Amino acid sequence: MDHLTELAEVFRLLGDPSRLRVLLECRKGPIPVGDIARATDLSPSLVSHHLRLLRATRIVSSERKGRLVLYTLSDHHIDRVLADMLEHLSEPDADDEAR
Amino acid sequence: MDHLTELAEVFRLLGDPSRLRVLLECRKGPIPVGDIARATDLSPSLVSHHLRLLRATRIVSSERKGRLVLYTLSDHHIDRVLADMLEHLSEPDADDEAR
DNA sequence: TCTATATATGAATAGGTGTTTATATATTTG
DNA sequence: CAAATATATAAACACCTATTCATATATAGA
Repeated sequence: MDHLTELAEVFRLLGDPSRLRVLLECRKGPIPVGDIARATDLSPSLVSHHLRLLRATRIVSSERKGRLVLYTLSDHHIDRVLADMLEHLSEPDADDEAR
Repeated sequence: MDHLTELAEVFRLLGDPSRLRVLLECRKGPIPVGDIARATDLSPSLVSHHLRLLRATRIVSSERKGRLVLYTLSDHHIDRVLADMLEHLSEPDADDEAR
């Protein structure tokens, strides 16, 4: 898998609304699956599915604490990326020509 | 469309290898569709399809110059995002536990 | 051990999407 | 105008993926 494909893969994972919401919850610090499910109003099963994908790419990491498994955003670059993109969205329009 | 859905939409567009390659070519400055097709080894038709999606989200912008239509990366945030992600990929591994 | 709680996993499916092929439109040149 | 080049668009299809549902595994407490 070359770098470009890998890069696309990471973006693809961020490209689903539900999964992105899960990820944004992980930003808030080590948080159990159930809390994410409640906060995002997604089923624990679905949250778990998404977390598995996110962990496989090391976007999040996990640690068990008793019955709970706590998830955290494990990459500070992702944090910067999310901030940049949110800033991107708040910018004014600039219509393009040449249609 | 709320902000989160919009954010996911942008990431989704970056999440395809071909489309990402098209986008990376657009980084190099105003570049015609044909040049992108040649550089990426994708059909002009496919490149055009991808560019349409990228332009719809204002990730790229276009200007006609004679027979050519030149495309450019229209958002400097995307530039930073791409740089961050590339840096992300070059980092060493850090295995996770709690499987 | 039995129960309850938390998380993970597998299968099935409905809807989405990248790609190709064919065709259309725009612009320049002869 | 006609021909050539560049780009765009529409339809069709094969593949993928998010979601649900059912079930399994893990941990804690009684």
